[in-house]
Amino acid sequence: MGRATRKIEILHAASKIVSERGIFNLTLEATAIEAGVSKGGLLYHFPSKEALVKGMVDHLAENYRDKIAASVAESSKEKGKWIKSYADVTFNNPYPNKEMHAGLLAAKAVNSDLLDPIRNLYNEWQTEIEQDGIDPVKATIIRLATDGIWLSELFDIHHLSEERKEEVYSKLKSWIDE
Amino acid sequence: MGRATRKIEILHAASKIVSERGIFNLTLEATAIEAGVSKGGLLYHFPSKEALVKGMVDHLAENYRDKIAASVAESSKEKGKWIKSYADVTFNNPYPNKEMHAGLLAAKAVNSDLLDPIRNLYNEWQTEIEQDGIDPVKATIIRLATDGIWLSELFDIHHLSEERKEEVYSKLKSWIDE
DNA sequence: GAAAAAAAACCGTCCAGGTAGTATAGTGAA
DNA sequence: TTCACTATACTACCTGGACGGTTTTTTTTC
Repeated sequence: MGRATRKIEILHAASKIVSERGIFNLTLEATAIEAGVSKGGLLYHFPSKEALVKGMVDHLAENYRDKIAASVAESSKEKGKWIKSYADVTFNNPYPNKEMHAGLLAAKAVNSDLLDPIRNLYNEWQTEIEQDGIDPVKATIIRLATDGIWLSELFDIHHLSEERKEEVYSKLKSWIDE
Repeated sequence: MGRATRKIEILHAASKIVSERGIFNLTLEATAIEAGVSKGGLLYHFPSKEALVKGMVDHLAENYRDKIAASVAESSKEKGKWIKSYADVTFNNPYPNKEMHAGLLAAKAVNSDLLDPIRNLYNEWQTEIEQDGIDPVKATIIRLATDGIWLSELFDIHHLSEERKEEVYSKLKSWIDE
């Protein structure tokens, strides 16, 4: 195992526990076991539980930022690059979203301040989205609708049928180009 | 204090703790103190922590259902009653939303199955919204956008300016009537 | 390039503090 | 008499974090 890898394995283990067993089962020992590391080893990398959760959030914020940035860079659009990328990445990536959910829930439970990197992300994106060549109100609505899908996945509240989801996705995309 | 009142006071106290101090501080003792009840008294009404959280969710689901139903009943619209009511209630009621946030987070942390009443609510609403006389895809997008506002409030992720929020709200409403 | 030293990456146990839930004895009101 | 509590004590358990090692890797020295 490479150097940086171990820390990230631990973060994945922590996310997995939150996703599958809930926040109350995110204990240092459980995380250590899930990651195949001793408790002491875990505490070497993350000297406290808060540090562990901070690690989760920082890591996923970085990932998410990269993903969106890559999508923007790839885009050949003139208008609506950012909102298009935001919608694409969020609609079509169930897996990283799971880690996102785990990170958010953990941070909210442990210490809301840990969410700051996410807040920064959203502030950046909202700025870009509003200056992206399309009506900012419409762009904001597209973002909000995308976030709405997210909310229902986070709590497993209401799953739209794949078909309806696709229709929603298409309609939102059509608004970007009209 | 009347009979039913005490239970509800306890539920409010629990929500308050979750909102202000986070899930990890929702202990039986803290809830009892916040509600001005002894621990024994609390356990008389809710024999376990899970029962307490179940109480929170059930109570808020009932409340939310009533609120939406009342708004629908009041409405003189022919088309889009449900989506209009859903958007109105959710946009304009910061306070019950706080209880909703607390209940959802607590249930998600303690036992996801406790969210079932909320799932039922959303299933009902989605059915009504899709049969409410306006394009179901558009109606769904309005619901999702409303939920998006919700998500950002839940995590304090990104607060739209009041102005932009108002513009979004107006545009969503205009879509209902067009 | 081998040995020695130092730093990094761990291991595993212990403990103080906190928590859910039980138990129990009693109180006042309807 | 029952309901809706109060007040307190107690248990059994779990958890974060401290701590003192040990092993592995890297760097330095000869």
